[in-house]
Amino acid sequence: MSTEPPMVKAVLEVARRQLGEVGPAALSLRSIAREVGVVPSALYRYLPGREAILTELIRTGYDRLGSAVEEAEATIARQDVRGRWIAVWTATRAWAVAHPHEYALLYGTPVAGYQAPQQTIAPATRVVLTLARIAAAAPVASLHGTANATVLADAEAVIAQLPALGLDADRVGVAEVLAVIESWTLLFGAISFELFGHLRGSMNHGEEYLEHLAHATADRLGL
Amino acid sequence: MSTEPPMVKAVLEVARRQLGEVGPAALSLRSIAREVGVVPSALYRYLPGREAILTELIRTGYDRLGSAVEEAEATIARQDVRGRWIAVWTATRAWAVAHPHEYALLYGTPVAGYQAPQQTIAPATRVVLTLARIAAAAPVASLHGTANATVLADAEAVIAQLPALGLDADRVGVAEVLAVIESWTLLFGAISFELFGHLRGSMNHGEEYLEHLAHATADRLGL
DNA sequence: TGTACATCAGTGAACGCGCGTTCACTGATGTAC
DNA sequence: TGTACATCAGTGAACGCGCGTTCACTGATGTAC
Repeated sequence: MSTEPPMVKAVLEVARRQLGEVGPAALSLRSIAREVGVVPSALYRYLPGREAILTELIRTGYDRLGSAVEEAEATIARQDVRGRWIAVWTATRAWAVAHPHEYALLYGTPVAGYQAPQQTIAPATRVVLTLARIAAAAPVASLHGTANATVLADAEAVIAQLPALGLDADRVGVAEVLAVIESWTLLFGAISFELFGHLRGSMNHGEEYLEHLAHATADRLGL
Repeated sequence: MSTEPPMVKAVLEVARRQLGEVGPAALSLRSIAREVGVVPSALYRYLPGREAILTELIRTGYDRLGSAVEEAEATIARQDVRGRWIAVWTATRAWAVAHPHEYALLYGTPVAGYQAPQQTIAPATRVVLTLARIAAAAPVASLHGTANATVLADAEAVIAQLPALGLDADRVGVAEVLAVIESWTLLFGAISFELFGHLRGSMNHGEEYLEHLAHATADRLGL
């Protein structure tokens, strides 16, 4: 990413543009080459094949979403914890609505036969980590959890990972972790439901509905 | 569905089987014909084309999921409202895990250029209606909602539709509707997150995590 | 300042593939008289 | 019981298409002496 040759940059830009028109499955190396103005085989000088293009689109996609969300969150006054929480929800949906195919690439059906490589994992956690950071900054609410042992163990394991991710875990308990992950799941569940058409006929106003959910979860977390 | 010619049934069976192997985008009419043991053009006697096969798979998919969930829910004693709620959650996930590609066809990225036809709408509501029926059967909990006006209006519109769907709406208020739709969104959000790999590294035990969410939402609804 | 050579970006043709859909047809099965 | 005809399921060839990837190549640019 840092020092990509201009040709690679151009290819990825065009690929992302075309992704916005046709969806991941139909994204074709030949069509990208055509728009870049080059013969298909020329791309092999810069990328090992079609799959590498998808990998790069996924990685940079998570990063673009993560940046958009972090930037939106950063504009809210630090002490306005609830406002920051709402901002993450709103910004995530706004990015998804603005880039529906890119969103689908990240959070829709995985591309067939495609296994997410290691390098895409870290960028993929940026949104949930932002949520976690906000929850951790809030005055401790007395969350009552009734999780089963397996879930508790998973939550404990998550807490153990937090310091390595740059998050102070002192004030974080399993109840907080579970609440944040549940909120995160609901956030992307609601966006996917809206974008994929499942709320048509019930919650027809996606933006307002997502705001409602943001407030409802903030209430529950005591933000 | 009721009186389909055997050839159509065979085609759909094979199509569903192949869907389980390759995913919706790669599902091919030629390959279906091959397995059915017939030349590709023969299928045109029974179906107008590839798109019609997808439509049928979607419609019957919603029905298969709906039936599985309703059957599981029906085995629980009527007065065990919480048990029925949990059963819906568990059965939905079980079906999704058992038929991941079919699930992805219904709840993953919509097939490119494919518009869900009218006939798929009713079957698609079976799971959420089951949830709604359970919530409506429960003793009224005092849910406190703080939704904005637009969301309230959408919720009211949903309530107005309920009688036509065979659901007694007398005891149902906006707070209940919003709670059910939120639960429904969370249910499918969690399943999609699990199946599409987003919970890897945090909630590694999908079954237990989903049970936890089922209980958490049941708590919130006062079931 | 000029020549010989190496590097390297991009070309062009070809590979083998599978796809959805069309169309005129064959040949078996069923019906009418 | 036998013949003439209609129905209909499925065939086979062809259409035009775009795909990912390979490979030997050209021709411009840069480097060394």
